[in-house]
Amino acid sequence: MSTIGKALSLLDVISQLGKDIGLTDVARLAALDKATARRFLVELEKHGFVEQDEETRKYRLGAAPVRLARIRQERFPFVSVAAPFVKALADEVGETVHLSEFTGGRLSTIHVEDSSQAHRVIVDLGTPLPFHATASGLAYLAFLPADEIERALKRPMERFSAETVTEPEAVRLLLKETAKRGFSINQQGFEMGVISAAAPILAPSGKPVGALAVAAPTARTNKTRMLDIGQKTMAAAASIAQKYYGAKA
Amino acid sequence: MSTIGKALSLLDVISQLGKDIGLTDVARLAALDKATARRFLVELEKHGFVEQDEETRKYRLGAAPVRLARIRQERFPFVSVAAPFVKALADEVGETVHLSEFTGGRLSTIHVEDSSQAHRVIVDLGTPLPFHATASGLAYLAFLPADEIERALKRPMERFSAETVTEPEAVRLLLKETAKRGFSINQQGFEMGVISAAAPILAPSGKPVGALAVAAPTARTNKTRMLDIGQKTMAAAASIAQKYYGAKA
DNA sequence: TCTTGCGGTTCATTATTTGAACCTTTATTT
DNA sequence: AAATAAAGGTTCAAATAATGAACCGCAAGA
Repeated sequence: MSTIGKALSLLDVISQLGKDIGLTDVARLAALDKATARRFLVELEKHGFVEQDEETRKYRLGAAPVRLARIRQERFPFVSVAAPFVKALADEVGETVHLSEFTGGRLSTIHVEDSSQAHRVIVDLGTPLPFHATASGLAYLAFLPADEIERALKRPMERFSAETVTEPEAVRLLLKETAKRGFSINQQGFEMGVISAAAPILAPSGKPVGALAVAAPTARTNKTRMLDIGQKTMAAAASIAQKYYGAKA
Repeated sequence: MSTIGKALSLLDVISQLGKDIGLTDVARLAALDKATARRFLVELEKHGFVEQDEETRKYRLGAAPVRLARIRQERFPFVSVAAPFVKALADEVGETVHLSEFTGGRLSTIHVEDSSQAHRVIVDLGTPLPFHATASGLAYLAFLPADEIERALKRPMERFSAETVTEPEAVRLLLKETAKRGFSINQQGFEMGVISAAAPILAPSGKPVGALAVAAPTARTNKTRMLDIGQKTMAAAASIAQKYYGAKA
């Protein structure tokens, strides 16, 4: 891998941590030599992507991405366009709703609207959503061209819970259902006790760019309710796409 | 410079452009060989920091920074804490207000609240604010330790307009005034026809982390009004710091 | 049809990255 | 308070990755 790739992966490691981390630990997590990790961190810090706590000497994500994100959202206001729909859906179904976007080969959560209920599903910002084990991932995959689906299915599938579907053939079946129905349902495949429904956000070309998902505690749902939630999610996803792409023409 | 530094500088070039750019052009702007630029772009794209338009083959800023920015702001909600104060100040003085943060060796605008008036100053997101030629820069510099001020004054000072102050001694004087008064005033030093007042956002340690600035057309202001605006800016900056740092203790 | 300019690629040369070992500082244990 | 451990940070010869002049193929324009 190129130096740049390694440095950006290091940045990913730091970003997915949620708290400050020391040099030795981050080097180990990113599978880099300590000296190498240090050099990378210094470079990243120079550009503001990482910052070091003056007191603890630990490293954390810097402020540079905030500036870049502002610029990006000025031209592609995906989150700000979607936010009201996410909120409306969360209010309507009373569960946690999250929006993800495909970037850098991964599907990542970029916005969350928490359920108002006390017992709710917590979704972390930043953690990548595995394609085979989340409703969002399935919704995204299902609307990809067949060859890209096959390529994705060839990659090893990690097990996240007792219920994770890791057989390519089984995933293929889920994808077929999803494509037919318009939204996906994932039952505790990522985390036990959580059931989700998700629909893709589709560009005018038909290519998926992200997914909208509702995550609910299993205790509060049954098949019928999930199908209803799925329908609503699908409608909201379509509205987001229409608003986002419609306004640009 | 390290490969990483060069790649991040390339990203900077792309971010400050505001529109898509071709390979040859971006290579020239970033002072890189075309082959090198391409390799960097491919790496950056793999991680989502850059994306290539499928149709035009041109490159633009990707969506990865949006994800990172969300994570950063979860822990350090600088913009969201400051936004209401920025808005309030903009409403109060009726001019464009912008908030900047020091990152990666530069002061960059991360939030803007436009004036409601038809004739208003336009502030671009992302363009770095030169320390010697903007009110924000002066406000930031003025509250730095003496040795850091001197280091900053040793760097060459670019001229941006006929009124830009480029003499170290003259800048030193402006900084003294700023430190004494608590806010800076910059008269057309960056752009003709624009006068600004800015106050630093100070961390509890007394170290500046950014600046809050009001930019107004010269046609609409006089010395008295700017002093009044400066006072209000200073008060708003102090409120932001208090809210931001106060809530974390 | 010919030319120009662009995106993209190649491969021998060159310069940078790498990491084991080392030093330094800080925190913990004895 | 001395000893120990553990972390941050640095060095320099060896290893590896980055570099760029020249190249290809394609599309737009003359």
